[in-house]
Amino acid sequence: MADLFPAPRPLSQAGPGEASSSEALASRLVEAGRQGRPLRVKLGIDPTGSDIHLGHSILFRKLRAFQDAGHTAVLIIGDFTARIGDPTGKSATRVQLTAEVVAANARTYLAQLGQGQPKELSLLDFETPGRLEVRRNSEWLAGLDLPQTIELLGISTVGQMLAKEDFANRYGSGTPISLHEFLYPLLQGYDSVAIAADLELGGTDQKFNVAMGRDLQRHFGQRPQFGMLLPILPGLDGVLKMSKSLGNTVGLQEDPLSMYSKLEKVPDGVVAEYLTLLTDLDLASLPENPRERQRAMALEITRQRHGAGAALAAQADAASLVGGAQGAGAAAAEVPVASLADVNFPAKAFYLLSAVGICASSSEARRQIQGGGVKLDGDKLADPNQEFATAAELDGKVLQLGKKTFRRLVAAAPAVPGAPLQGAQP
RNA sequence: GGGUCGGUGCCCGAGUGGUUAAUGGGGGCGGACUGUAAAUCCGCUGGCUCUGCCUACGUUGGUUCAAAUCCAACCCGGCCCA
Repeated sequence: MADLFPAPRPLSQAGPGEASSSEALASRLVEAGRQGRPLRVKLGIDPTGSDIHLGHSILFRKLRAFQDAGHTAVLIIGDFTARIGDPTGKSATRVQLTAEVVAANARTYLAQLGQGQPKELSLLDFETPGRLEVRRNSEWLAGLDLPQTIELLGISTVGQMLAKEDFANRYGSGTPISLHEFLYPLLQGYDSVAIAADLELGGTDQKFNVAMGRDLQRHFGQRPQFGMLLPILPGLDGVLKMSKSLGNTVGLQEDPLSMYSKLEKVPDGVVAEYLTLLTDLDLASLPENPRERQRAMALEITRQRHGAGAALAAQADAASLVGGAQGAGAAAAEVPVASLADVNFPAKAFYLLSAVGICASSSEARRQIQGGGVKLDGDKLADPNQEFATAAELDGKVLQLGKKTFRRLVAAAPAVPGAPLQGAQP
């Protein structure tokens, strides 16, 4: 049982309501075992974006551990709450999403978690009967009427809401807070009531929300859930938390090369955290050299998602990409093709770059050429006004921007129009 | 509803009548360098087949030879009062 909780952060002094402690959790586990009743472990996720990233996977790994121990994971797709937006960690009101967008996101989430795959390969166990319930909170939230909503609102106070750090900061700094944002903690707390949760998993930033769930359960005559708050994964920058909106994420569904090369360059300071939170590797058994540690970490995490073969291939590709940047080597076949069909000749160099889509605008192209960042078949282009008379003289040549961006020019229309580059921006 | 302050480029934030797409920071892109696509240093950062021409400082009008800068109305937000 100890293995289940390598780093539990039990809810303590959680504002309103009593605290839960790890002893109390342990006793409830024992009690559940005696009764032969699995615990209902809640994890809520709002389908606000289309990607699940490594930061989320800490929670899912823990949820999976509960499944493997015989408990019931209750995964709540916050299709209703997503439309409000969790104010946690936000400095501004979220844009409200439409029902269609939320529904589409929800579908991709389940696929990313491994729905339909054997449990050995998936993040959650979708196979074993009784180990997983997937619920959408619109089931019970969409039908709330005004009297019920008012009852919910009566359970908390403005003071309690403003005690929440994010609200306090925004209120203090004069950033607007819409009233509906106060509803978010209450609604997601009501989820705990609706599914009769014994335990809720969340990041440490979810303390307020988890505590709110306890209050609501008590109000509705249920035994309050325990909160297990797990560490927040730092993002690729090594400072801020991993978050889609900060652009410092690694998505679970990213291709092996992209995943490996992002992980390989995280700051040394967070490598140990990644190893601890995302892998089962033993820190002591790893090499001392920080560079090798990074590589081992990147390899292992890539392996978890894509298998050992793909991970090793990604490692090799990453090395060759950095090393021989000429494109003539290993990655030559992967260079995206750009058609010259829509380019009007004669074409000046800066116009060519924008017409082919390698630069966002012709002005940017001009600057890049002047900055010395553009090469044609390995030769640096010096003059943005250099003119090319016909498509034929460019056919088959490779245009390069910086170290990472390549386009093979083709006179005829290509079969695949400009696929995004490896390492391109999200 | 009243009073008051404010809305500037991807983001934050200077600028309060006049050479110039508009200080600075962040982010991004490029260059050099390196154990890494890290760190550091340097350059660039509105658009246009561009030696010039467009479009820009919440919106729409107005004053002026000239406005992001002055005036009016409107929209949006903060604070105080109700």
